[in-house]
Amino acid sequence: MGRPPCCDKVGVKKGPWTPEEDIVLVTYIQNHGPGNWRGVPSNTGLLRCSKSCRLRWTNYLRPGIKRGDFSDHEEKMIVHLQALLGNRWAAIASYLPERTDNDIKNYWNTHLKKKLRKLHGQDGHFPEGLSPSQSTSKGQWERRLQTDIHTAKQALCDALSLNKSTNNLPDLKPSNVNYPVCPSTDPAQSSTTYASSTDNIARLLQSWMKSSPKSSQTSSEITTQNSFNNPMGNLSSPSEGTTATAEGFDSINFCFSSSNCEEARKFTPENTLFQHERKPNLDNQVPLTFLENWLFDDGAAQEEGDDHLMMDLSLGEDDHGLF
DNA sequence: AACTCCATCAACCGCGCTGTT
DNA sequence: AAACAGCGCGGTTGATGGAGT
Repeated sequence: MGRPPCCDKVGVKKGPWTPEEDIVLVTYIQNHGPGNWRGVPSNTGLLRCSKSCRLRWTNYLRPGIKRGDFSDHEEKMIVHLQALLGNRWAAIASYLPERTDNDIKNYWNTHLKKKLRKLHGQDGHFPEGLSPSQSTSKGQWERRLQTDIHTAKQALCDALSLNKSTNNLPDLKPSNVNYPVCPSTDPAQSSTTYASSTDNIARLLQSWMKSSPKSSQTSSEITTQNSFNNPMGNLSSPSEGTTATAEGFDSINFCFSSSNCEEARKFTPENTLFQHERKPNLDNQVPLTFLENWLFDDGAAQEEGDDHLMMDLSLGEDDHGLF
């Protein structure tokens, strides 16, 4: 007696999302907030299962997501955190502002794994302290424990810094990856919410139009006077002169027009309702050592009780040539 | 130019956890 | 306490585009 499927397979659409679907989803979340995914397909008419909707939102449409090239800094962080936490991508993602766990996971599998393998031998063996060998010396429960400590630490930091929310210190804690966004009843908030999401939609529209001009004409009529030559991941606001005239695009058409795009730009994620969802932007400002110290702090605390537990958390000498 | 191989990444699948009834 | 529903996570797959032959 197996678990019933999360959604009946009949009539459920699979495969890549179209801009129309994205817009429907974003519009819905704008009005109702993320959550209650079960009800999203029925309430929006999307022929997608709830999981697909959630995934699409969290990995792609959610405001504040950075896509594209990973910086050296981010690479180091990933390698480091992977060694520390193992393949707990969600936990790793909580330390990397604006990156999704899926993105990090993909990047690890396609780039970093190879890079490390190259450095540490063709057999794919990693040195002590670097994953995947870490799993042999450090159990899953131990890594979980570490993350729990992080969480506790975060809670403590939160509690202690409630009155210092405006300070300039980097937020050296795992960002909250939950999306405690309440349904907005404030029209002003709604508009800002929307604007923050349209950056993502604009980006995907660009890549979509580049990659599949045929489908863009069959399902909708999208015109643009701009050259959409931005590579995916190169964040840009909706381009001037861009219009989306498909049914369903109408509701957000204002945001793709030139005048409103300026407005949209004002709605930085920090100003939006979705700011809760946005990971703190610390990748640019926070020196790695700062964060490392914080990480090691945890490690050191645990090491007191277990010497081999936190064996080699710093990047090995070999890794210095990695980046 | 045509074909094959490979790399990348968005999306899917299945399982486990947690909250609710 | 048990059953159920919903969500989150990690592993895997498949479509796509680019590089190589």
